[in-house]
Amino acid sequence: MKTDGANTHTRRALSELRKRILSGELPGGTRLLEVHLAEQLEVSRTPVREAMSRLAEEGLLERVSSGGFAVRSFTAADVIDAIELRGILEGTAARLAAERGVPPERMDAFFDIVARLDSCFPGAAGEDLDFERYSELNAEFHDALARLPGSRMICEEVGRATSLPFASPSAFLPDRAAPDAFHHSLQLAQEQHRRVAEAIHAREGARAEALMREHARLARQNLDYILSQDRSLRHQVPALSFLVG
Amino acid sequence: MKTDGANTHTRRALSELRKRILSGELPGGTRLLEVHLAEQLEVSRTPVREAMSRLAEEGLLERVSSGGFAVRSFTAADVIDAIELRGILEGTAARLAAERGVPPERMDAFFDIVARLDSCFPGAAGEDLDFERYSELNAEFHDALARLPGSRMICEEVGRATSLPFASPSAFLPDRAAPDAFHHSLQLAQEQHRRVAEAIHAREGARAEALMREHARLARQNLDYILSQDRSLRHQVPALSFLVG
DNA sequence: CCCTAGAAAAATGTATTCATCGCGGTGAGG
DNA sequence: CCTCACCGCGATGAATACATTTTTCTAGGG
Repeated sequence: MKTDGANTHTRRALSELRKRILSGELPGGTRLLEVHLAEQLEVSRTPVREAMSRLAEEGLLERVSSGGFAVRSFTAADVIDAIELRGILEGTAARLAAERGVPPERMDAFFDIVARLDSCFPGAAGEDLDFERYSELNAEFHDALARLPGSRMICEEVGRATSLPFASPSAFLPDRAAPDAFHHSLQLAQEQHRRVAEAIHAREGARAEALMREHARLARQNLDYILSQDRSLRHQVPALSFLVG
Repeated sequence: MKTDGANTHTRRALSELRKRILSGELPGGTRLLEVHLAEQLEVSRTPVREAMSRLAEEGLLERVSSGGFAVRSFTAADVIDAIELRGILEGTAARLAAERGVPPERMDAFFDIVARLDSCFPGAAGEDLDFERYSELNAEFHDALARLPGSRMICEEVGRATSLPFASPSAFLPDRAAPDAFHHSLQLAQEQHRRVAEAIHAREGARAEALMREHARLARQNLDYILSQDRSLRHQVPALSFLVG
């Protein structure tokens, strides 16, 4: 059978399954049956198996003891702990970068990301805030931070901690529907970005670590807000739509 | 074809491959060829694939971009960072347990492990130190600590950080060949065990965290000692025999 | 009425075969 | 002599048939 375009059957199955899990179409706890999925996706069991195996690596599926896979289910407490863990690990990345030192070029590149983030905010002219660009640069900032210590183990560990959708640094950017809190929250976040970069540059490890831990708390704050609202709201947030409860 | 005994072919392939990787028989960077391994293990490619997939989850293999797997290679710096990460995460487990509180029964059980560790040391009667038992209880202590906060995410993250052989809490227990340093090192470790339990009980989160971070440094100290010795020594240490360099 | 043992159904585990992709060697042309 | 295209080999990707295990349903006995 021909593999359509650049994508193998495994890749198609992978993204299709991921989509169904994240959308909540496959709720937590659902046992995934190879035959059934193979029929639905119109491929054989082999690529389905391969895709499920990779989703288990991602943390979206769990292996069932008797064989096969089930959709992992996450509670609100799991989301909170995942955010806490991200703060811990990004804090560690920041501290190690400070303690071990960062080559000037890489430090410059890091400051540059902060500067570009600054430029997303409205200036005296009163333009709009460029939310799309902020979001992208925010992801870039967190990615660059993980690489700053120049350690493969750190980078991978931070990567894993941020791989689940609700643990991603961009998961709970503040809600644009509430302009005031929204703007304030983003400015606070950016202030923390700047201070972390400064702290790393000044080799202030403990400060850099504490700042990144607190930075993650912003995500938790936004999460708490969303959870306190009507349940319908949390189904509009992609990272939460597949939560149990 | 019949599956021999209680083990499936996948399981056999899994442990056989793991053995070959850890023993250094398959050095880091080696590309694993399905056909070749299937012949050697006298099974078909299917269970070999499955086994490789699981070893990738364990972190012993990495997926090659063009498809297939290669043995992951670790440098001394990777080992150091892995130990550091274990300290960070176990420290977090200790801090969270302290901050969130631990039910009395579980706290009692935790103290009991510490007490049993105490009983491994020679008393006034001057018996021998029970190294085997200490080693087992040490593993039990670290496992129990990871569960203390009652958080699945924390427990799993600590589990991953300790899953690589050289990151395990039992990886670099001091060398029995050097009795003095050996005994001193173990007593210091046990003192830290005791203090961590106390700190958690007293809800002293920061202290508990700092103690566990320092506790992991004992492993690094023993690692440094081993690495400073003749190269032949590090091939006697199972957790290091498959390192590059 | 419940519990258990056994058989049937359905799921995963495994082998085999074919298809497709990537890479390296080789030869012709510039 | 260098470059590029093509071919062939060897690898993984995928499909399918078969084996084994797990689960479930049912019938029988306590």
